[in-house]
Amino acid sequence: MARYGEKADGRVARAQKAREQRRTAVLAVARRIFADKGYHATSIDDIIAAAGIARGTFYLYFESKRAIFDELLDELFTTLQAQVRRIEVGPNALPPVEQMNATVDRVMQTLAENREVPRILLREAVGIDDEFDAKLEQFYGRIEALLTSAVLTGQQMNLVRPCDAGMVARCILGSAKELVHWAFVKQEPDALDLGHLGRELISFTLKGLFQ
Amino acid sequence: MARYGEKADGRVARAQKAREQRRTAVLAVARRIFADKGYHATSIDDIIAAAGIARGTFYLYFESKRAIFDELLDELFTTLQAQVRRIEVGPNALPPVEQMNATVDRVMQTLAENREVPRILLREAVGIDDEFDAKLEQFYGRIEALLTSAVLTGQQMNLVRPCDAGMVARCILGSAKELVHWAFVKQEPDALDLGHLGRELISFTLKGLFQ
Amino acid sequence: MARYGEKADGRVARAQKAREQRRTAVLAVARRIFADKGYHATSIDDIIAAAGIARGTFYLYFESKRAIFDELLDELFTTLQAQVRRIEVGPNALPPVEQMNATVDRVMQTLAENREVPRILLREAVGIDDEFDAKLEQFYGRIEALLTSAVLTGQQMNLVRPCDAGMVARCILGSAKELVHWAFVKQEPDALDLGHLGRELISFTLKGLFQ
Amino acid sequence: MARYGEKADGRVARAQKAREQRRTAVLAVARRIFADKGYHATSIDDIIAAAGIARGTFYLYFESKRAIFDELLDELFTTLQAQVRRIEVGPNALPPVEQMNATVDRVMQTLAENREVPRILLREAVGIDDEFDAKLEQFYGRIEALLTSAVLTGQQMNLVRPCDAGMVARCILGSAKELVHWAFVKQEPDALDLGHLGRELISFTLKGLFQ
DNA sequence: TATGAATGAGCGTTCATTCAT
DNA sequence: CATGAATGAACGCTCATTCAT
Repeated sequence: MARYGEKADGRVARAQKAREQRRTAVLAVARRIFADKGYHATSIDDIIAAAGIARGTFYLYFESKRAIFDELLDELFTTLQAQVRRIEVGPNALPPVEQMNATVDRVMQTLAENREVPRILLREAVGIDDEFDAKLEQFYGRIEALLTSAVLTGQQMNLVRPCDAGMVARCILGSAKELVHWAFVKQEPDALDLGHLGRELISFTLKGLFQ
Repeated sequence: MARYGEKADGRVARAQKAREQRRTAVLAVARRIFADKGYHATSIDDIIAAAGIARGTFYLYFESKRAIFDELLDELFTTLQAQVRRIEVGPNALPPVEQMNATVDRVMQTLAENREVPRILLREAVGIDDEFDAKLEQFYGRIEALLTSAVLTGQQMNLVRPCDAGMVARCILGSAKELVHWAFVKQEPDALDLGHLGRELISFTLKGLFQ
Repeated sequence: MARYGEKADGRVARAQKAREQRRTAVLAVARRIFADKGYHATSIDDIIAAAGIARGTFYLYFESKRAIFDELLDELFTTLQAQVRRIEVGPNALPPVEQMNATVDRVMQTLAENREVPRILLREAVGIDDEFDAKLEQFYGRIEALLTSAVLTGQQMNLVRPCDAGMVARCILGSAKELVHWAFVKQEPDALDLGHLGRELISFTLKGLFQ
Repeated sequence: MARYGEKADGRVARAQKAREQRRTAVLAVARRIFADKGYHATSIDDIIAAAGIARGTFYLYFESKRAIFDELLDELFTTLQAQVRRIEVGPNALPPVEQMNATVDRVMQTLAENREVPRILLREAVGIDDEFDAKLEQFYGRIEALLTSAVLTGQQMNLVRPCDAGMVARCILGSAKELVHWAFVKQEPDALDLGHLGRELISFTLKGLFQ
């Protein structure tokens, strides 16, 4: 009896796993196509053809075209945000600049490994509708808030000059977005010196243009 | 005969002018609606209803929905770019920083007077299709090039620290875009201190974070 | 100038009329098909193919499949109800039984000339959804109310025996519906003695079974 | 061998019984849902969810959605028809009117106990397709035939006035259907005086409107 | 026998574009 | 030149049925 139950559980678990795998596979296909063509130009047909599934099967895994894109966005947000760490201050903490360096490197690495991410976040997800735009702004808003608090901390430590922390946070975020856009959306993937890019971003952020 | 010809010419010219006026009126209406709802959510119906013209008339003036948006974009590019001046150097030129200040003020003023411009450029025109995206990037590319040459000039004058001029130009452009987005797309139009915003942008650009 | 205006008005009026004609034609086609196959089994494709119009043209005239059926129903209700007259009492009025006779004859005549009407009202419009059902019951409810008031009047005139007027009204309505269903839905159109049918309905209604 | 066979038979019989029980359970569930939402609005999903069985299991017991509804209809027909008795004439028989009374009471009682029956028969099963409609008409046709023969018998006994027996049978059937529809489909179940309703139906049927 | 993932035909609707008047 | 009725390709989505496990 116990065995039977175990067996049944095993079957259920295996089915669950297979389901999860298929979902993930469809998501991956959809991510690629959405990154390639954008939300509106991607049809359910495109996705199911590329995923090799039937029309109905798609709706077995996702509620709607909107829903799969939404899920995709959330996934990208999570992936990216996991690479960003709040800057620690304290006796045992690394120097702030090194922490910045590490975060920038991690983010760049992640983007380099998931080239669809910047394309979707900076291009294909923009301007779809008010709800998606709100979602994007929420995401960027979280990063902006992190940056703002870092700037404020820096001011308290007398490292950062007096300035409007929010404005400056937006400038940093904007600089990063523009560089990422240039590096991963405009540029071909080859011959990208991400280290150089990160260093330039940080120098500019810290020192600006002046000598 | 000559008289007749003159008369005809006059008639033609008058017709031409009327045609031009109508075109412009439709363009203005379309700009407002595209800014409001975005490219995909705007239908030809929306435009002709707001413009008070018939469906067929629209196609008399514009080849397609794409075409009118394209023309609109070009117009926005022209409007904006007219506010940006190459920084002059020379004995009679104003100090570079003052020139930057002036350009930033002019651009902000223009955007404030044409609130649809930033909304379209930063949101509604993004990710429509590859061709539009290329067009946008061309525009931003021109600004980037201006900035790059300004940075190089600054370096020659020993005002600007050694850095990758292109990267830094992208950072400046990104900072500006992000602030504009914050100020004109996210924010409500009231109570916007554009002077403060411009000064923060320039300080950050010149001095970065550090004391 | 006046002529020109007249001309333009004439054109508009002509267009309006053409539009009305086409609408009516599509409605007629739809009525036939709905009567034949019922609401659910009728597709927009069926209608546009039979009407010889394009898919989009259909939606130029009708908001949706539901809407055209709804309009059709209203039309049937109006047509039928126009044949039913409240029984008049007074010195100059015809005898009530003759008035009943006249109404029954008019209704039967109308149904005979519009064979789709009973089929739709008694079969194809039943059970589609709650909203349509409510509409149908409203229609029958109006007739029921008319009958109830006629029965009450008859009681006041001492022509009708004491009874629950509402219940009896329902019986009369049910009798009529069943005969109509038999005559126009089950039966082939030929060899239908509508006079006989009407007379039997009225005798039964007035006298019941007993000698 | 015989023993073994018996055992096997027992197992088979038990299985058969279990199968029968499950079928019946699913049918009961389906009856409820069909009565509630109608044929088209009821999905296989609704049924299996309510029955707690898997999708495939449903098709193990029933060939199709049509088939289960068909079976349901047959069941309702059988249930109802069992309550209707041919009116007996003879020295030992009860008076015809009492027999009518008894049948009417039995039918009303059955309907009151199975509220889905009238709802399905009068609403949800109407107009689905030609085959179902034919089936319904066959059922009503049998009742109509019974009534017709009762009327003819009444005429032979000189109880019933001369009339077209078939037409009058239809009137009686229609009256009954309309009252049942009013009582069990339109009305809320509470406060329904079925005795009154039956008496009014019979009085009307026998005496009509006149004093 | 029981399961439920997979299927795909079919549906109602939209909307940019055309063209006869 | 101006009109607006007509077009039809394309879309997202549903759901009864099948079949490998």
